[in-house]
Amino acid sequence: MTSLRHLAELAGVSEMSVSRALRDVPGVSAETRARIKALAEEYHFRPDLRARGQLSGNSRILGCILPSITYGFYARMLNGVLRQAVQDDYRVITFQTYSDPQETLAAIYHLIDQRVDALLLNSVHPEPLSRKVMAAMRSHHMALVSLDATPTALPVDEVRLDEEHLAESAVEYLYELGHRRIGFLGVDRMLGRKLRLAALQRSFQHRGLTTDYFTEPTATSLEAFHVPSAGFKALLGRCASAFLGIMQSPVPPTALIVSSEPIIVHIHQTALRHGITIPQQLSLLGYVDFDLACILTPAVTTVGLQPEEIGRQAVIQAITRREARAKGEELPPVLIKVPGTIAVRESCGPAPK
Amino acid sequence: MTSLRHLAELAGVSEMSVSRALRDVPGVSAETRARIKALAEEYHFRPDLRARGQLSGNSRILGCILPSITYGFYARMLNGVLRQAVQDDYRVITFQTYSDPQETLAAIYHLIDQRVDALLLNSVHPEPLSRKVMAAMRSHHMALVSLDATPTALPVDEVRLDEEHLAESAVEYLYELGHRRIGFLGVDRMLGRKLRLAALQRSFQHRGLTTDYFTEPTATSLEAFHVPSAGFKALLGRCASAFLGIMQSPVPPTALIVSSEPIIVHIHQTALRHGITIPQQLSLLGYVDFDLACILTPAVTTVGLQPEEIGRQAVIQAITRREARAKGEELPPVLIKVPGTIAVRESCGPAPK
DNA sequence: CACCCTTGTGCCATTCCAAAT
DNA sequence: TATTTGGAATGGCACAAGGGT
Repeated sequence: MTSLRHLAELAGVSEMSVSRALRDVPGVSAETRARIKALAEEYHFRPDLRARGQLSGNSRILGCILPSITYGFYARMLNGVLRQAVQDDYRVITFQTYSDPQETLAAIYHLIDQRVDALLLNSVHPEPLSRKVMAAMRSHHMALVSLDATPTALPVDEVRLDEEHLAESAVEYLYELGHRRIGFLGVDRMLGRKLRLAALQRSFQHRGLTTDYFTEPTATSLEAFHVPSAGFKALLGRCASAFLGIMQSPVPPTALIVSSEPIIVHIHQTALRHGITIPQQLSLLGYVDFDLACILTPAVTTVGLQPEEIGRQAVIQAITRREARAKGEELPPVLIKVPGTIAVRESCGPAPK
Repeated sequence: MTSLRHLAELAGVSEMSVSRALRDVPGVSAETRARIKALAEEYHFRPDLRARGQLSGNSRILGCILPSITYGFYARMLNGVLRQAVQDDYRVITFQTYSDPQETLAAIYHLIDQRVDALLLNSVHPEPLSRKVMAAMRSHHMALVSLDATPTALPVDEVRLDEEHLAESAVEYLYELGHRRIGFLGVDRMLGRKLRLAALQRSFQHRGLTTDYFTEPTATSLEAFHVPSAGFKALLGRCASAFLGIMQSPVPPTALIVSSEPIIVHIHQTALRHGITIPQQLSLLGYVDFDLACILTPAVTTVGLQPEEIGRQAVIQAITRREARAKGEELPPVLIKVPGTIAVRESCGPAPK
């Protein structure tokens, strides 16, 4: 209700004077300024960022589209986004898409309509972001950063894990512990799966390790990625079966790399239930870091990256890109690979003889 | 870049006609409309919601302030908020405060400056929201909903757990299973702790049960609520000690109610490590629902509410309040108690003889 | 010539009212 | 008279000029 105009009338000066007084820019006498400030305080005046944004051309809002914020990995990614955004004085509008391309599209248009300065996009579905939407975003000067290997029709700034480094760290760590039969348990529908698999295979092969213990249960539908769903439970069941299958083979692996939070937890618990001791009998290595890793007993060693870092870097890149464009500079798309670090806990040990 | 004005020039008509054509309101010839729509499509025109909002007085944005979005409970709450908001065509700006009153205040002013229609506030710190901020919000027609017992200087709409119902469900469930010595493990700094404790005590007392097995380890600082922090680990250690202390008493409880996600997981794992069998020797009842409850082995029975429901109800109430105010109606503050339901899994069984 | 302050203009879309066909 | 179309004012703010002392 209280606007510049209103305040100006109360103070008996023009809107401009009020504006200047409150922004602490010169051009108002100290006395007038004090009077205006007192009035602003009294009437709880706050400048309208929307109006300001219309003039400046920036809303100082970022859009962030994620598959699901209750999934630990994405929650932490969003955490990184939020922290960095606050630090740089940006607000964040978040959307969940549940991996639905329709939802993604709707969310993007909502964000365009709000004139957000940039969009951080993490969409799990394999359909790349269409040229048309990208053109729409571009024509509204919206920067786009692809998170975690989200496919796009045209090249854009991208922040993702350093899969090569991740694979090397993981395999090297287990190799040094003496492991020669190492398994990998992933999910076939995972985004960035090809990248990850290729990196792992390379790391295995140049050490002469077999990839026979790789297994990827099928996620029958995207529903399988909602943690409390029936499809998810079925997926877990399939993972447990695959796991037990490998462990009951004549020459079972001595170490296993597992790539997704809830699956790690489930395998961890399944192993314990079936009397497979960790790490004596089997070294379990989480291929992503997660909060509960240190709470489980034995605590799970991970080579995960901090997902926060992806979010943080993405915000920085988005802002950089946006500001460069405002100056008319157009640099080629950037690929930022976030390295992972090993968090040694209790679930990996030397290979049994 | 492409605005109504721009489009109007291109089409050789007035801004008005463009506005009407695109909103599908009558007053434009079919031919003109088609021409304008084609142009809008071609130039990726999208109306600016900020400008629209200035006129209508609503931004169709909600603010949501939470302690931490990586904490499962709040993540799920935000999930509920986001789902309901999307359904009602609202966007959500989220802030994390890490329970810091300063951050909360800053976030609120940011949200006022964005002219969000309503604020959903969940702040863990015990200092109530000051009258001054509340007045500022009010003077900007911003609705406020307090989530989960967040204290405020003046009464406002509030959505929180139905602690009385929750306590009754939990105690009744265990009582029916034959348990007479039931423990409770909480954290002393928790918000809404008084409410919860009182409700539990009442449920215990009218069944003649002792509350001797209640214990509340101290969270030395708010840092203890960040899951991966050192303070948090120390808190976990204190919980485990308290737990083992109770279990080693001459007459240990046969059932234990535990009230926070990571602590439940830790107690679950600690019990297993110390050879305390669940549910044979000890029935473990989670006092909050969480995603991993079904993944742990044995799976954890919970009486938790779905935190999503708090978020969902809060959005509905916020919008209701906002719309009522727009009509000049001012109803007294509402208290919505969200009931919890028992999710029976494997961690509770009949009391041992 | 400083300094204070006001006027006019623009951003983007909408509502209400007037004018053309 | 009905239908289409245009103008002016609105909302909230800020920037570029210009009028006063």
